[in-house]
Order: sequence, then C-alpha cells, then structure tokens
Amino acid sequence: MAAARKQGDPDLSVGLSPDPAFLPHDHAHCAGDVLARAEARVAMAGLRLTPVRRRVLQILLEAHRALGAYDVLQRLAAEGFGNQPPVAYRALDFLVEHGFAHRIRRLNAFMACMHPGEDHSPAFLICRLCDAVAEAPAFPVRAALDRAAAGLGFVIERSNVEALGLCPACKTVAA
Amino acid sequence: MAAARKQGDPDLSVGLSPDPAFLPHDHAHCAGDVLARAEARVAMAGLRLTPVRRRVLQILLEAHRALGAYDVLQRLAAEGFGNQPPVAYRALDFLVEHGFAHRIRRLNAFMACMHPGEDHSPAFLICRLCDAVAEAPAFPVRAALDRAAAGLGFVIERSNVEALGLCPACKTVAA
DNA sequence: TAGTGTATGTTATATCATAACGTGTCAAGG
DNA sequence: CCTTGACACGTTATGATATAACATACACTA
Repeated sequence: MAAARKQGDPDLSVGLSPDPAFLPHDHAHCAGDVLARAEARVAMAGLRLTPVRRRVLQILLEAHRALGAYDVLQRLAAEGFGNQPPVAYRALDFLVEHGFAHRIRRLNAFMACMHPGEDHSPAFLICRLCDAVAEAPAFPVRAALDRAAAGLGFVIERSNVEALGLCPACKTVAA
Repeated sequence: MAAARKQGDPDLSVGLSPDPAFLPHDHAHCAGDVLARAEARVAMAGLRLTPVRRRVLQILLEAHRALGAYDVLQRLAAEGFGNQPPVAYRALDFLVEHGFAHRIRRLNAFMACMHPGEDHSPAFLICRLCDAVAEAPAFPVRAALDRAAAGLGFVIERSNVEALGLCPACKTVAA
C-alpha cells in the first residue's frame, strides 16, 4: 500500500554530519531510519503511533518536503482513512507536539523532522523559488534567543525560526 | 474621525533602551513618535503613506498588540474605509513590506514595528497566556542564523523568529 | 462487562487570505 | 487641456486553512 520503501541503490552521498538538506541523498534510507527511530521513541515515551499517525509520518517522510494539511489529508483519504480535515490535523498536531514533525508557518505546511529525539530547536531555511525547506542546526540561534528573552524576563517554551531566501541551487540559477 | 491622539499625560516611564515591551509605558507618546518617524521615512523613500495605510498603522500603534487583519478591517470599516478583506491586507502588506509593521505568524496577526528604520531583524516573544507580544532585540540571533545558513550555502533574505512562552507577568501568576 | 480514557470519523462552521475586475486620482508628457 | 500610465482603492467572489462539537470505536482494567 505504501509507496516503494526499499529501493535498489543504498547510500551514495549520505553521512554528512550537518544536515544533508538541499543535497541529493538516499531518500528511502533516511525515511526508513527516521521512522524506525520514531517507533522506538514512541514506545519509550508511552505514546501511541497509531495507523493514521504512522502513515502521516510516512507521508511526510516520503514527500521529503513541506506538505499542507490538505495534501496529507488527500493521501490519507486515498488509502481509506477519514477524509475530513480533523483527521489530518490531529495526526499532524500529535507529530509536531512530540517532535516528529515541524510546522512551517510561512508555508502553512508540515515537514517530518529529520532527527527527532536529538533535542534540537531547529531553524528552517525556506527557498523562495523552489520552496525547498532545510532544517538547519540552530543551537547557537536558540542560545542567542534565550539570552534575548532572559533580558526581558521572558521564558521561552517553544521557538520557531524561519528564514526565507535562496537555496544553493536557486541562487546559482537566479544569478 | 480618528480616535483621541493627544492625551494629557506625557512621558512617565519612557526611555528604556532595550525594548519597553511587557512594561507599562506611555502609549500615546510611543505611538506618536513612531508614526512621526514613519512619515519621515516614507517621504525619504518616495513611498506613499495614504490615508488607509496611515490609519492602519495608527490602529496597530494604538492597539499596541497584535491584531488580526479582520480586526483591523473592522475598525477601518467603522470609519468609512472599504470593508472588504483586501483593503486591510493591502495596507498591512505595505506596512510589513516596508518595515513599519510585522507579521506574527503564530497568531495570524500584525503588529506595528516599534523602531522602524533602525534596520533590525526582530525576534518576537509571544506569551501563551495573555498573547502579549514583545519585539526583542535580536542581532545576535540573526547573526547566528546567518552563520547556520552560510554553512549550507543558503542566503537569507528575510527571517522570522517567534518564541512562545510566558511573559514576566504571567510567569508570576502561573507560578 | 461495565467503566474509563483515548483516538477516530463526521458534520458543520469559523477563520484567514487572495484572485480578478472596475473606478478614482494624480502627475508626466503630448 | 487632455491623454496616458501607474498606483491605490473598493468590491465581488472564491479559495485555503483550521477548529468546534459530537458520535462511534477501540483498548485497557477493575
């Protein structure tokens, strides 16, 4: 039922440490890996990765880009899940809540988290031409943000950093 | 036609350097000041601060908090401006485009910029209890973000940093 | 097996945002 | 003076995103 998940050509060009994004890489591999780790984390945390939730995570992983809730919903519906918005939103909210996915507000869309579990406060780099989204390592960003907040007596619980610009590929083309 | 704009009690408690937000301060003063500076900037840049745009900026300044586009629209309509969404969105887009206002995506709302002209990439601190929004100085945040982006070959054009948490007042109450 | 909590499915509606078109205004150039 | 073009505004209509509220199913457990 799910699209091909084990393709014939494993790792070429994988293994970059600071986020592969924007680079070609083995999809099936990174998706499978992330999903497996998600399963483990869910079990540890006493959460339930139900069929809908699991499938939504797969959909996000397979797409490997930001998808709108209605895009997700459409794919769910095609597979016999409920076809009303709350079905998608609830699953997406669960995934976001527990760090398996991120919400990209500028795009009104959702993306699988590429390294859940590693506690991270991500920054998203959104290409304004191709809409590709990279999840950049952002510890220093978060640290700076915490300092700024502390100066005002504000306590940060969640943060959301999104930058719009040009990805390497589009930058070249546009130039 | 416009609501009271010159009230009787000027500066008490103004003059904090790093963003007054979350603190009591003189509203009429900060609004008037910002508006005046906006006028100047607009003239310099050859832009047009038309009645609608000007009024929308005033509305945001007077509210001194994030307002939804439809909130703004309602106030405009009550004063004889157009009462259809594009009227508000166009004015808001203009203000955001030129740095007189900011869009707070988490709230689907807009806020006047409290120090336009000073080129800044702001971070917003949003209280999840009272919805107050502070515009924190965020040069270090932006710098860290630029470094992270540079590492991936990404060029940032605009960035948007929003943090959710508890403001000083609500933190105390909630504790 | 009745009770409890959680998840799902569904109906309906709320909320946010923009496309497309016509009209008015104003300044530049004929 | 009168056209022309750029720009902003007003309006109609629709699109896109998101949630409230309620009914049903399922899993655990006491």
